[in-house]
Amino acid sequence: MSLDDRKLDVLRAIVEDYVETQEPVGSKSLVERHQLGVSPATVRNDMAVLEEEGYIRQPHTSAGRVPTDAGYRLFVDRLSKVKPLTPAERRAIERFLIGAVDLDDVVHRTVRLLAQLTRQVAVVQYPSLARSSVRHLELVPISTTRLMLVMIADTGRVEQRLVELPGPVPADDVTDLRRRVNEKLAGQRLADTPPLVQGLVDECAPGQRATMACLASVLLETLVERSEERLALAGTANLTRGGVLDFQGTLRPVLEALEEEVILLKLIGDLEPSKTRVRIGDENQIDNLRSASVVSTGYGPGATIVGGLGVLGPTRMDYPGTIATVRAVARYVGDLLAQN
Amino acid sequence: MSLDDRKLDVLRAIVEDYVETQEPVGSKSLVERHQLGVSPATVRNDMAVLEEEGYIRQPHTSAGRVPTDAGYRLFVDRLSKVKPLTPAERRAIERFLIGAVDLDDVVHRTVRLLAQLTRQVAVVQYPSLARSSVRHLELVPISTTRLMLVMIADTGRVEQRLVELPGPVPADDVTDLRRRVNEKLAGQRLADTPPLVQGLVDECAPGQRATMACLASVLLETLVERSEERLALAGTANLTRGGVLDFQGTLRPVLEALEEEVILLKLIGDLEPSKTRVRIGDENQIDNLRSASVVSTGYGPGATIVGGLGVLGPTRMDYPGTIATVRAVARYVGDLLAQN
DNA sequence: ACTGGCACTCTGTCCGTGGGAGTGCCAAGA
DNA sequence: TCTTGGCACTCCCACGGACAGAGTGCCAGT
Repeated sequence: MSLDDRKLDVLRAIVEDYVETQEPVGSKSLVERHQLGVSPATVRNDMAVLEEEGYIRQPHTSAGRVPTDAGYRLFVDRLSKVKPLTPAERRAIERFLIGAVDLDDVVHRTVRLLAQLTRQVAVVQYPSLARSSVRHLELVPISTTRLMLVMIADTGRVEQRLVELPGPVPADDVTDLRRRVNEKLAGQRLADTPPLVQGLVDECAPGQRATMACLASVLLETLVERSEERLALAGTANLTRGGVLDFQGTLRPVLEALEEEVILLKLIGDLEPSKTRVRIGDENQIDNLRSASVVSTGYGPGATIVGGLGVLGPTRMDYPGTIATVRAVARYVGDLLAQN
Repeated sequence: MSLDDRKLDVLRAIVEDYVETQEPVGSKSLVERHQLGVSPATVRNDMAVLEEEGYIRQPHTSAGRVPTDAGYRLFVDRLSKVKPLTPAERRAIERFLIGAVDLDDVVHRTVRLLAQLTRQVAVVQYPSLARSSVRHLELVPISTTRLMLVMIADTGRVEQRLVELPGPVPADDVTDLRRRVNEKLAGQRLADTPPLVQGLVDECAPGQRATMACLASVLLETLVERSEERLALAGTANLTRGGVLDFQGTLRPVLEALEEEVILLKLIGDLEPSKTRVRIGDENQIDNLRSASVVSTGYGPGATIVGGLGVLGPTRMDYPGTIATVRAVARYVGDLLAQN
């Protein structure tokens, strides 16, 4: 039990000062800025212990101390209290989200809002198809041998695919196919559809079977299996705040990582509980993002979760504020989705 | 007639060397690297004239010369010949674009492809609604008082809007509305629809008129008037190539500009002829992009143009290569769209 | 257990210097 | 008239030493 309360206070003070000033913090300025009730020398002793335990480090001898990833982790877990949003912020959120005309619009507004409020990079995942149910499937003839398959999900997502048919199909047959596909699939979770789709093909009259098989394969291959996740990103310009001091000199690796959807999904994914998740530095397991932290959470109507959203910034970031904002935005978006 | 052929050769050589080395180029290294057939002193005299005319400048006394925006302009207009793509590049384009499952996919693949080939920031505009025709309008009941209006355009774009109805509408009425809306609007250019939509409302039986009016207002307001342009962006990491030397120190303003859809649309918009457009530095009229150039062109099936695409990089960029790539990609995308 | 004092270390900055690259100009040659 | 070699000049930049400032670790005293 090497860490008594005062040492934790010192750590908290170091994190807070460093986040604010962006400069290694020394014992003297610490006691000046915080009411620790002890002298710099005492603080120095505490610092030595904190360093030994791996919570802070010196960039070089005779410089101040900087929190390590472990230091931030301890700070987030035990030392910080969530900072409530200001009424102004709450109003900003509401105002921003009202007036969205469709899902795309909701997602875009949300991601911009998040970026603006946190002054960091924001990521919003579209409602995941894997967590959606089919609301309606529409078949639109494009030519005699082509159909546009439009799937509308209960989450508001709409996906369309072009289906090449083996041969011409009369309009009546399309109507029939549409009816049968909807009877079978509407209301079903996308993940549960494969056996049902197979059933549809099997039950088909021989004359329509080839057509239905085409439809089925497009449906399964491009919507269910390769169930595509979509993302929106905003606020990359915020990476340049605080000079190039964060991110050890180059934005390069960070910008590269942000271009990889797979990486982003990993970052804001893993949406089990409705808990907000904080990944600090190395914790996010991605080399390019060694000096970045990610705050993410799931969102969805009511208690269900249909997608994730989050924020990425330097490890040196305002965790309490960011966590509060991410949570609040997620809740507002969830409410918005619940209305539809 | 102050510029004879040799002076133009000198300018060309300066641009080529500077683009390659990123360093001010001096008279001595110029004659070494190019067969100009004259001595450094002569080149110096030519340089003095070129500088006086505003095509090159010295960062400071006794440094080499750097092209000005005007210099690049002259280079692009008169001194460079389009660099044909390598077979490898052509193959890369084809391979990349084959297998796209829907319009979103086409656009995303295209923008990544462009970014990768040019090693710069790529922007692709979705086919503009304003230039599209209605292929089909679908009405999907969500609840008794809500419809999802889905518009499928001939360009492949699919837009959906939620319509709040004044009161419950029976399924038969929906079918009827759907039929009448499609009869009237299918095949029409979106820009031509307003009077037709008004006609639809007027012709409506009183019982359905309120519903149709709702539909009409959503259609007009969110699809026609506010005819929304969409964009995809990729390759921002490429901004960091060549150090922070381009973009005078900070990526900040550039990243900020890239977040503004309005700005991006201006950059790659103005799609009159099928000509490739090059905007150099100040020419793009945007303060944040003083040191950036944009190469853009329109694309579309056959000779028609439905949207724009382009590339943004430092003014010091490989214009011939970039122009060739942008053109080639645009043509391939157009062909791809023509197939659908 | 805390504190004041002290010597030590390291960084960042300022400044002066020298080498190098490149220019402009001039007088001579084609 | 255009081109060329020569030459003096300017300016940047990299290098290196000196210095002030900040911060530490340690120790002895309370």
